[in-house]
Amino acid sequence: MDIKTVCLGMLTDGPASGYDMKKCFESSFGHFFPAGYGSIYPALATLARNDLVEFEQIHQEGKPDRKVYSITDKGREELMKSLSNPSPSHKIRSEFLAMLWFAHLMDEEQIDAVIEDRLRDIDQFLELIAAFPGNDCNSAPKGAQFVAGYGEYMATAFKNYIEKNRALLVEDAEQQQAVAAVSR
Amino acid sequence: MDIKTVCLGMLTDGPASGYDMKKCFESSFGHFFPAGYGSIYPALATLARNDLVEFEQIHQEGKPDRKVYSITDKGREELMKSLSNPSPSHKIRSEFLAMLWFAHLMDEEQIDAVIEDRLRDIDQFLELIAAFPGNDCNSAPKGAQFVAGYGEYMATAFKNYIEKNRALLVEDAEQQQAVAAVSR
DNA sequence: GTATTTATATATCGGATTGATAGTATGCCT
DNA sequence: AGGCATACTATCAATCCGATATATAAATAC
Repeated sequence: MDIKTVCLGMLTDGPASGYDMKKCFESSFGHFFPAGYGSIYPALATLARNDLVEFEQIHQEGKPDRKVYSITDKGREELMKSLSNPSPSHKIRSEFLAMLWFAHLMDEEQIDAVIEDRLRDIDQFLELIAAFPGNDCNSAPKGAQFVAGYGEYMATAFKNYIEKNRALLVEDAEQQQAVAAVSR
Repeated sequence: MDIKTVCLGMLTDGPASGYDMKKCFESSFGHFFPAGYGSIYPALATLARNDLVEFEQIHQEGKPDRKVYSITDKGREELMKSLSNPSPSHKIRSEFLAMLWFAHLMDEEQIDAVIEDRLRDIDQFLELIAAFPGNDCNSAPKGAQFVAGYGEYMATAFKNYIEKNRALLVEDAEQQQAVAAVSR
């Protein structure tokens, strides 16, 4: 289930260009599986080299040519093989959590700034998801609903956790500052 | 807040070798910020080249030499600069969610296998976290508590979400199979 | 009425990360 | 005796990410 596989999956919905696919990523599960041009174009090139997709070059006046990719039978086979992997990964890489691990080295303002920034980010994400159902590259709604539901549920949980436990970090900073003041 | 910074942060707890640090990653926030030898050793080499850490080579009989790294004053400065970044990232990369986005292309058994695998993974993670407080590289508990608490809270939420919503995916697969049977 | 941003579309490059592998030595289990 | 775990270092190929380059048209801002 790497980017190549996801591209194959997207193409089961119909032909698309690399540009289209980037947009599709952004409007669907891009938050859980990000992919930029630097990943998509090389992936499509490799897929084409292996005959898992084919493309048609369409000339447009005033705009660059489009390369519209379609999945081949060989590609469909490969996709099915990938979808039968029973242990897909689920990874988090959080500078946020790594940073707060060292909260004792930070002062209260820094901690607050980081927390507020994260809360803003979560709210923004929740807004995006709220606008979700009227989304296009979503002809197969059940899986998409499950994933979008996950996003909403987990983002809300994240928010709750932060709001309930942020005091823990800041009180600690206050205590440390108090201790520092006494020992001066 | 890249791996270099995290290494600097770990060294504020005292000198350590690359091997120690890998273990520390595993027993602390490695699940939220993974790092293998292929990241740690080059990071330490770069830090040493820039005088942010220094190391002492300790010969051991019967074992390979240890390189014990310590943070320098310049390194502490650099660390403080990094900790004042108010927008640390928080990213998810989930083959699991990407795969289930395409649940309509999978059959019931495949979906079940994937879900069961994830649930097992989450339980395993929860066990790890339960055994957490008696952990060593944790001299500054408040941030660590916050992060561990996050892990437990979010893993439990993830489990709840899956258990409440998995029916959505499988019912769909059953319906599709029923439809396919009728149209045959 | 010009300037900037946004949208359409391709593609590449340096740097970072991952996962696997290699090498070397002790000790423990069966 | 063979295999595996632990302790320690380190590197390599494959991949991935973010930024950037290039080019044009349309929309929006000032």
